Amino acid sequence: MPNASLIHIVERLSSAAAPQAADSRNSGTCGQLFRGLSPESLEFLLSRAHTNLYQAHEEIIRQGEDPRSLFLILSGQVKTVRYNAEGQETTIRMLQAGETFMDAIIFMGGGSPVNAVAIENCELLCIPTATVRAHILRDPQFASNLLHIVTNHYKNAMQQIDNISIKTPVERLGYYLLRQHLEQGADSLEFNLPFQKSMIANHLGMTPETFSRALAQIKKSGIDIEQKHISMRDIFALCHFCDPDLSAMCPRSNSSECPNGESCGKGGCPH
Amino acid sequence: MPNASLIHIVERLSSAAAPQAADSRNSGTCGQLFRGLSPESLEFLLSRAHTNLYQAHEEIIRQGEDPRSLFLILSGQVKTVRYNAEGQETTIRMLQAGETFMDAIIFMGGGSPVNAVAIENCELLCIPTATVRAHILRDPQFASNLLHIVTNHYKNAMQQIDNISIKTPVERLGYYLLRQHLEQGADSLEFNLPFQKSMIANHLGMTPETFSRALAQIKKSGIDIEQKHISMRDIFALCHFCDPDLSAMCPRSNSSECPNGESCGKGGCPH
DNA sequence: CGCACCATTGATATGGATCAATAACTGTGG
DNA sequence: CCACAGTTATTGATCCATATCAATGGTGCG
Repeated sequence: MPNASLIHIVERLSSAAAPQAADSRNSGTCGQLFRGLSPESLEFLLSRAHTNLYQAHEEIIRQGEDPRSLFLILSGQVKTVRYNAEGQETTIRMLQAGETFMDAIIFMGGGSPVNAVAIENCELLCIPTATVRAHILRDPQFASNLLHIVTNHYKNAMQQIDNISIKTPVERLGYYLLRQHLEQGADSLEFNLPFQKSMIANHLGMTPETFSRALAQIKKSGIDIEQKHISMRDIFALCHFCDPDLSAMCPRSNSSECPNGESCGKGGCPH
Repeated sequence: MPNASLIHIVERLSSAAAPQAADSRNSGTCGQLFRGLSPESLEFLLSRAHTNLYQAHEEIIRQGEDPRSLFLILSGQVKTVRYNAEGQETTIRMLQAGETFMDAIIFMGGGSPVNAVAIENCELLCIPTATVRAHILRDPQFASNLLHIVTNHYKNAMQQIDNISIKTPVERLGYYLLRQHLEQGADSLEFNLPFQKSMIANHLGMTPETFSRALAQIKKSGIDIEQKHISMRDIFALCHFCDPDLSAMCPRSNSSECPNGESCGKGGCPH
């Protein structure tokens, strides 16, 4: 009964995406995946999809395996990581309800370059690889949506690359915090770390110890950190970690309030 | 005269992609961009495209600018880099004839997150942004091609991330060399560094000094390096830098010759 | 209440950046 | 063809940042 499951799932999508953000939040990528699709197109996808439950720490897909599906997180958290020969891991992405993964990997050919692991118990919507691959040739809008999603992953990966290669740990952390601040509602002075600190540390290319020291460093400049709860003394406390990419997300970037002025948004020319 | 320019350009594409690789080389991405397109579709794209010359060191597009076109390199070399506030640069990609760039960035929305700079004098085919964006909605095959291209950029970016965050400089260099070896003809004992050493060093997230010392290190294990020319004493000299991603490119990875055996291709599970 | 697990803090060691000097190479003009 | 300047690569010496090792403290769960 495709129609029943369709309604069922779409309902859950909306409710999954909404709670985190009545404000200016990006509302995940689920909107992006289905945006502008005709009812028939959506029905085609959803009638071939199914949902699945995973336990905390369960491997959803392993490095090297062929990707079975494109996944959309209905509830819970997931991370994608890469392991090297010695078993050290690099966290590529950390995901929450409303976000998709394996969306890019489906088109890479060959086995998955990452492991996907459930951080906590979660429920996933699974759209089979073959369905997705076939559907982009039938519905250009769907192809366009995927292109935007993948393209944004790539952009984030580029940011991750230069964060790791030219920024100090404190700068990387500040950048991450600012980003969270902007994503979780740029008008509030408070926000939360959505993941475990050690996991964020790995994502930012540093050890938990270094992460902790970086936090201590940042506390000195008007930011209170208590467990996962962050509160800034003033709304500009994190502004000197801004860069052109983040300023595009900031409601104050073009106003005269912005302490970085032109230099923030337009930087990049070394001459 | 769209038809004349079409033939003209397609001819140059073939000749640009061919010389580097009579062998097993990937033949760039130009094949990917136009693969499987109908003559009408190709004509549509090319009739709206034009070519442009750039001088060495000229900035083709700046960080923050709106991307005007998708570019295909007809001749010469190009790099894409990001600058941080202090003017330090991170090299994201280094490109040769036959490869495309700004292909992903066109779909990101907002200004370009990278600078593109001509490494040497070069000639580029430019397909206007609007043309590309419109065309993916008209030709699903074109959209699919772009999806594959962007997706591969993303995969490379992920490799770059864990190279930088968990490998030593020697390992990063070894990995890069092995990749060049496989791309430039996996059966030859010789290959060349396609770019300046200092540029490769930056791409690999290290200083030129460290790069140089890493080269010296690698010389000790049966690899001769003279300027840009590399020759390996035996075909397996670089094998211990292999990983699942590279083994997929290696003609010997599944044979019993492979010194890494199963461990190379299947690695990744820490348990 | 006690056991894991995670975060923090301190002490130490080390790898790669930085600074500095030299050498090799590239191209240019006499 | 050689001399020169400018660039790129190599090699050496030093220093500092961050990983590592180690111990403690806090939190949540059974």
